[in-house]
Amino acid sequence: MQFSVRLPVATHILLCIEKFHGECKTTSTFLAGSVNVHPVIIRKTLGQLRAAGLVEVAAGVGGAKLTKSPNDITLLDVFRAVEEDEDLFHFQENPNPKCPVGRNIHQVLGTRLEKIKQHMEDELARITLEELLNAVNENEGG
Amino acid sequence: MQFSVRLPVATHILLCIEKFHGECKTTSTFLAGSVNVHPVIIRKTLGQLRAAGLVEVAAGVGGAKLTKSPNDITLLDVFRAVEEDEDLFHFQENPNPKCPVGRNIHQVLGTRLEKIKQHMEDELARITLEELLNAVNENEGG
DNA sequence: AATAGATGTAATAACATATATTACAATCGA
DNA sequence: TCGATTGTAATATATGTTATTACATCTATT
Repeated sequence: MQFSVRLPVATHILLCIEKFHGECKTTSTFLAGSVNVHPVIIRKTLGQLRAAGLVEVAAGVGGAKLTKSPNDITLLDVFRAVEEDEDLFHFQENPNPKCPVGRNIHQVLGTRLEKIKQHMEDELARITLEELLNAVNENEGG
Repeated sequence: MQFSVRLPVATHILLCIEKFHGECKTTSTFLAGSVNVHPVIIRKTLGQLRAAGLVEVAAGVGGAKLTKSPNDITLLDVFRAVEEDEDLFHFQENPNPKCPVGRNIHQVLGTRLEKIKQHMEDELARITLEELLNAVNENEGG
């Protein structure tokens, strides 16, 4: 089990939008060429990022740009833009209420797993787009 | 996206095995009645827990028991028993190597996400079966 | 040794989710 | 108006999860 490709793809998109800002128009086809997915996937993802207030997309003429500084966009913003807000683990729906374990498992295990998800989100919140962009630029010898 | 029901189900199974130890034989049918899944799911999960060295299952006569103290079994043990060891997030296979973002995204984002998974596992490792069993017993007024 | 109750495992079905792709109406600058 | 683009629906394909049936195998007990 692993999370879908959506967070990495959305992050890739945002990094490209910023990296190529001013240089070329970041259309869905252009972005699809870098990420290597179908342009429609890019457009859907851009739609989610737009709904989350992270980007503006120019209808008709095309191209996208960030609505905030890369320093103000975190991986948690991206995560929430493209993933449902749900428990980290799926729980069995109807454990037996006549069993002492069955009637307590969800509360006992669930609260602990919720904390772990919370911590995961805290860590995502500490990684900014700017940090990632700097890391890319450093790898490029910049 | 969320992890499958397997960790919660496997944990439920282990808790029942320990809770009912000495009281009754914890067969796949008995456990299925508490968890509320098909007995074959229980047998498959017990097979994974057995392969991980966490339980012994009596062939023929039936019933399962823990091979270690509940204090020595952590949620990380259970997690590893029932989930593949893979990245937390799925990465797009072939980003464009001609793009500065495409040729660096996996390394830059991947290393950071790996750390997050590592921390998640560290937290799972801190939760023991004993802690969960105590919490269940406390909820029962015990 | 025969039996009854269990396990281990394969095969299949039903369902959900993810990704790719086609199609096309709507949008907007030139 | 034209051409490039977006937004979105519809569909297809693949994969993963859970439920279920079936059955060979195992073992304590009679």
